[in-house]
This record gives sequence, structure tokens and C-alpha cells, in this order.
Amino acid sequence: MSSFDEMDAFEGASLSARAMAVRPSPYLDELNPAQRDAVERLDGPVLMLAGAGTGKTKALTTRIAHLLNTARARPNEILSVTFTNKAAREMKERVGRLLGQPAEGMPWLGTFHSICVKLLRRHAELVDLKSNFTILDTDDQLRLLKQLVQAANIDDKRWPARMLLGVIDDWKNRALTPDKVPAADAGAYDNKGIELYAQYQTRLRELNAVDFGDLLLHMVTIFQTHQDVLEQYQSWFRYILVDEYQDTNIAQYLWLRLLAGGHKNICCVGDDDQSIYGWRGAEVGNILRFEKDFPGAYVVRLEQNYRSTPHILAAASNVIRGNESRLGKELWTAAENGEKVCLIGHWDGEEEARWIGEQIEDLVNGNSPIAKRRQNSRSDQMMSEVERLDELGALKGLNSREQVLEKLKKHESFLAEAGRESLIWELTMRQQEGRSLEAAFPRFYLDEIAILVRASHQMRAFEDRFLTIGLPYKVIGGPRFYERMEIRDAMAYFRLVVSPEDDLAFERIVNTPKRGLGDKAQQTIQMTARENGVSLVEGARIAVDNGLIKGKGGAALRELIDGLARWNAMTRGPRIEVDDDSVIDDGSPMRFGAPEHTHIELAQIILDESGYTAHWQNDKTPEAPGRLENLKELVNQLDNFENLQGFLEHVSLVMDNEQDSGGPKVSIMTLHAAKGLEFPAVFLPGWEDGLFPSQRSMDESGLKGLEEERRLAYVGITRAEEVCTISFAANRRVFGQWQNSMPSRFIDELPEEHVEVLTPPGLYGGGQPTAGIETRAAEANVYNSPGWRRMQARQGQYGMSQPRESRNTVIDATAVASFTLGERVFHQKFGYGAVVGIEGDKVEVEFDKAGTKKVVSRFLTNKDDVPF
DNA sequence: ATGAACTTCTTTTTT
DNA sequence: AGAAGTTCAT
Repeated sequence: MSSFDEMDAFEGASLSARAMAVRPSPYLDELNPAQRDAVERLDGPVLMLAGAGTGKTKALTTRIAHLLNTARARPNEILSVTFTNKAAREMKERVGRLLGQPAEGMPWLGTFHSICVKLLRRHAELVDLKSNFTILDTDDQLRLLKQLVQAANIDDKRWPARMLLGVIDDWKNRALTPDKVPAADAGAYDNKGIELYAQYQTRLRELNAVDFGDLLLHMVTIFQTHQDVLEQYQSWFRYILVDEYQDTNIAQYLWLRLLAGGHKNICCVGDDDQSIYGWRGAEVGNILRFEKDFPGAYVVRLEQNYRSTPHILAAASNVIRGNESRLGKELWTAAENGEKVCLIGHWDGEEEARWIGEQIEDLVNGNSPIAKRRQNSRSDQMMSEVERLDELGALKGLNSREQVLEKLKKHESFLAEAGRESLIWELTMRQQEGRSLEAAFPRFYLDEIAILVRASHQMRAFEDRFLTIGLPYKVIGGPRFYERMEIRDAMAYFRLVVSPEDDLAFERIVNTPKRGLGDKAQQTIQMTARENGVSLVEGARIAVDNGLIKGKGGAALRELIDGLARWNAMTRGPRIEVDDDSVIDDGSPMRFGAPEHTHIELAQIILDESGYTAHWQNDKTPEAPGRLENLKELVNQLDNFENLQGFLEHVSLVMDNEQDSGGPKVSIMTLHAAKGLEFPAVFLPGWEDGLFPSQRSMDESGLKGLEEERRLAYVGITRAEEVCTISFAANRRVFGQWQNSMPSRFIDELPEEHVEVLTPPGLYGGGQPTAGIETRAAEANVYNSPGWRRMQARQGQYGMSQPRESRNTVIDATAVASFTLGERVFHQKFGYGAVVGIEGDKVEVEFDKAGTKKVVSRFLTNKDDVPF
């Protein structure tokens, strides 16, 4: 089973690849000295300390290309690990572009988890699993733990499954199997934690299932206990590359160290200053300790920043300087000039959102002085790039944005520099129309602007405000598609059809939609199954057959079971030997013809016949239409896969889905979600002590927590390319309660000479929210010391605009504009529609796409007033 | 078995 | 404030 010959990934490595002559390496000329150093130092342990925006991915991908080009390794002998699928995808793409061909031959470029799944499927028997084990999601894990807690007769108030899961996760992150958990730790949880952990693991084995933590944990166990297996991989993977090394936990660290143990050709890339996942087990220590772990390690620092202006960089550097434990790096840039970091205080969170909304409108419309000054900063480079592309004829005859993007994807340097869809589009159009390129630059585009918050509850204020003014936005990183309830339900049906012994899936959907099967009926099923030693589906069948579940519930259950068998049969098609048309529902292994339905049709049939579709059609809550949409989308997604099995396997590992359409939008996301991204204009709201740095971080992790928060601040500032605006509010509603707070201590750490303090509108402007930045800046010049501001803010005086009822009225008068029956209106979420009823501030609207809904009127805009 | 009323709890999130 | 979970009455 574990022989390399049988593994696809090890096949097809033709000798010619190895014998390939060493070719010239033109790509090396594209690198700066530090990057080049990092790329050319191929052998032995290398630590690449890559600051924000220093071309880390470029160095990493070039290194891979160089390994291949110098014939040090064949594509399938390089192990490169990332944390996210997105990062893995991006690397594959870029390596492919460097090599001038798709990098499909890189089977070991992937996330820790996807690589571990591949390995574990081959060696599952070594940890008492079958190679077709299933991977549980958090929902399944919780359900399992709840059962265990109940079975053990433990007070689930004192031991909520959530908390247990946290404890267990923590142990798994530290590569601790139940027998290895230190006594002190085990004791700390009253011995209950460790007992349940052991039971949980046993149960997982019985279910032939693993959770995400297990993927790493099992592989570490296998490597530690089977020297032969380890050695095979040690010699197979000739070179190892690791992205975001500062985010590795102990299990991942051990896994890497074991694999690199032989040749020690390991290159870890990371930035200790961007370690922000300590709370979920990441160990900054891993990167800080690298030189100890790998004696003789070569350390390269990438410190030239290609992203941000000097002021922004200086602000970031000064903040991060406050941290004790760091390897030390000083970012610098060849860029000159640029905007100072803006700082502004507000009276409350709503005022803050309102102000930022206005700023964005000004940036987008070109009314802001910043937008006007933009011409002089980066535009020259980009224009010459566009001209160059134009000379190449690359932009000729392109008539849609998609075509332009497609074309431009091939021009790496341009994308790295610009990277903004709208901007490129606009430039191209201007170029084609023979208009001046300069004129394209005063404005910012919505997709060049991001709002980065510390906690997701901060997002609501922005969503509210942006809906009111009709500013298109998207929230990045919310609950993902595959995590939505309806999708998980549907997936559970699919899982159950594909593998009838998937008990967790059965539990999820027995009574969804409602079949009249409550606790009691479900217990009966559990009992029957256990007594007969069969799966829950089988147990349910026996229970029904023996009349243990009667009445409406029994009938519905029978229908479900029959349905499952029928659908299961449909995955195969008719049995070949049988000449009549009788339905095969015994699931016995036979020879089968081609399925009568495609897997896409089958999926639709399952959802319809199970009553799940109807369940949402009958649901009158406002979310129901959206959920039905999602289900449709799910079925559409199936098109990309051969069959249901393939789809399920994919989804368990790749939970991301980034489909945004409908034009450019402002991005709203958490600071965590923003890591690795960059935007020309960034807003950083909510810099108040307690919110940021978060009180909880400091309470739980003390100085360590504070330092992680500070790194988060650093990450936030370094996302900005041209404009970085930090703000705070004196008052904020927290959990429904008004609270006042002081500006963040990080604000004190911003260097005065790189910061411009703005005056909030209304303080001098007599309630007119129209003052431009110029005016505010002029007024604020006298008070441009952050420390001074903070002190003033402490006294609750200066720094915030005052609450002004009058102005609220002014603003809201436009927002709560009255609508008339029949009027055409626009809603950010539901689209266009017509007013069919009015009750106070609620308006009933018949939407073209989303059906009839009652909406608060401020979420509506007259169709003709849609500003974007 | 189910829905309505009541209580509790609230960061950050990938795989 | 609002979601999610719990209890209680039908």
C-alpha cells in the first residue's frame, strides 16, 4: 500500500526531467539582492525573513523554479506547504508562469492538511484507520462531543462541548495524543478533559473518521513510530519549502522537522512580526528558534518594501518596535513622498462609519485632495507599463473586462504593480480611446479600498451606513458557503447516499426537514443500531420494521430510508443481469450499467424527493429565498466534478469559495482576514483600548497577548499602499450597552512626524458634514500630537465630534426619505423592486428577484439615486 | 414533537 | 442588540 510505485504523485517523473540540462535562469535578474540570495541558497536550512510587501511569494516561487531549472529536483520531489488553499493556488499559478507551463506536476504543493490527507490515505492502517476515512467538520465534532458528554453523565453546563473541543484542539495543535498529555494539563481540567479526549479519539476510530487536527497528529505519530516510512519520505522530498512559518503550530513544526531530518534542505519563509494566530495554536517560537533547530541555518532578510509609502512604513515600523520578542527587521522603500497616515477621532461608532463612508465617496469621486494628489505617486510606472503593453499589442481588440484581465494575467510585473481590476480596465479603455492616461488617476476605485476591523461586530455599523448611502461593499471572510446550514444539510444527504454508514450525516438530517422524529425516536434508532451492531440507517430500518417507531414519524422515517436506498442505487444505474425494470435497492455488489441520471440530476432528485427543497420553499423567513439560491448554486458546483464522491472529498478540504460579482466593491474584513492582501486605501477604525488591543487578548495572554495585538496593528497598517486612515470613537455600543473608551495605546506609538491628525466634521463646521480633508487638516495642524490628543480624549473633550441631534436629523431626513406606492427602489442585498406597501418606517417591496419583503426604509434608495 | 417564550453569551478563523 | 440555546406549554 505504501510503496511509492503505487502513488500517483510519485509516478510520471520521467528521467528526462532529471537529465535536463541546466538552463540559463533569466528570472534571477528580476530579483533584488536579498531575494536573489534567498533563491540561490538552495541547499541546507534557510530562513527567509520576509517583511510585509517585500516580494516573499516572488522569492518563494522563483526558488521553486530555480530548483527545477537547475535540475536539483523533479517537480514531484519538492514539498511546498502553505496554510490556505488560496496561497497554494497562487503559488501554483506563479510557478507555472515562471516556467512557462502549467505546474501540474507539483503534487506536493498544497496546504498542510491536503498534503497530510494524501499521505494518511496511504498509511491509514498504521493508525487503525481505513484509507477511505471521512474528515469531520466542526459541526460533526461538536455533535460527537455532546454525545460523549451526555453518555459520561457529566454536567454539560460545566463542560460545554465547545470548550472541550477547544481543549482537545489545543492538545492536538501541540501534537499530544491522549497518552502524551502532561499530567499537569490533564489535571487542570479535572481529569474530565483527558478522559473525554481519549473517548473522543476512540469514537473517531470506530467511525473511521478524523478531524482536522488528526490529519497532522496521525502523520506525526506514524513518522515517529515507523522509521521506515519516515525515511522513505525524507529521501523522496529532496527540498522542502514552507510559507507563513510564523503560523505553524507544534504539530506542524514536528511534522516538518521529521521530514527535513535527513538532508535538512528546508526553506522556511515567514515574518515574526506578522504572527497573529497564537490564539489558535500558532507558535511564534518556531520561527524565533529556527537557527537553534537547524544549526548552521542561513538567514536572509527581505527588507525592501514595494508596497507602501514611506510614511505608512514608518508608522508601521514605529508601532512594531514596541515588541520585545522579535528577530528584528527594518523595512525600507525606494518610494518617495506619499500621504501621511491620517488619524481622526469620532464621537461614536456610527459617526465613524458615516465619516468613513464620506471619505470613500470623496476618494471615489475624486473630490478628495488625496485622490487629486494621487496622480503624482504611482501613476507614472503604471502608465509606462500600460504603454509598453500597448506597444506589444496586448491591449488591442479587447472589448470586455474579462478579456483584458485574461490578457494581463500573463504580465506578472504589471499585475504585481497594479493588480486592480477596475484600474486596469479604465487604463485600457483610455488607451484604446486615445484619451489621456493622466486623467485616469485622480480617482480611487471601490475595489482599491478596504476597511479592516478588529472584531467582526464592528462591521455592522459600516454595513448599515453603506446600505443607507448605497455604497457597494462586500464582507470578506464571513461564514463561508460550505459552512451554511442549508449547504451542510444538503451535503449530509449526499454523504449519506454515497456512504450509508455515515452516522453523523444521518443524525444531522433524520429530522430535517421535520419528520416528527424527536429525541425519543432518535434514541430508539441509536439503541437498535447499537444492539445490532449496525449503522444508524440500518438500525432505523430494523426499528421501523419491528414497529418500534410508529405513527407519522415511522412512516416518514420509512420513506427516508427507502429514499436513501433508492438514491444510492441511482449512483450506479441498473443492474446488468436483471432484465426487468425492478428497482435495485439492496445495495449488494453487482455489475451495473451506466447510471440513468447524471450526478447533477441525482443531487437535484435527492434534494427534491427528501423534501428538503420544499422545506425551504415553505419557509417564510426572509433568508429562505437566499438559501434556495445557495442550494441551486451547490448543485451547479457539481458540474466541476466527476461524481458525488469526488465532490464530497474536495469540499471537506477546500472550504473556500470566493465568488464575487456585480462590479467593484469596497471590502470590509477583519484584520486577520486581511493578512497577505494589500489595498491602495485602507481604513482602520476602532482603535480604542479594550477593542484594539482587545481586552480579552490581554486578559488571557498578558504581555504576549498585547504583543500579538500589536502585530495585528502592524499587519493592518502595512496593508495600505497609499492611504492609511486610523480612527477611534469615544463611545460605542457594546453588547447593547453604551461604553466609552480611550483611544488605543497603539495610537501613542504612531510617530508624530508621519501622522496627520484630522479634525472631525462638526466640531468647527457647525454640523455641516461636507468639509473636505484640506479644511480639517488645516484646522487640526495645531493639535497634531497623538499623545496630546490622547490625553485630551481622556478628559473626554477634544478629539471627538459632539453628538448632534440636529445633524442626525439632517442626515436621516434624506435617508428616511418617504417612498410612494409603486415607486421603483433599490436595495443592496435584494436588488431592484417596487414599493407595494408602507407602514411607518417599514416599506413593503416586491423585489424583482428576491420576492416580497418588508424592509426598513433607510435600506432603500430610489432606483435613480443609486450612486454607483 | 414542536413552536413560543425565556435565558445566556458574546474575538480573531483556516483546514 | 442579537443570536443561539434552553425551557415550557401545547
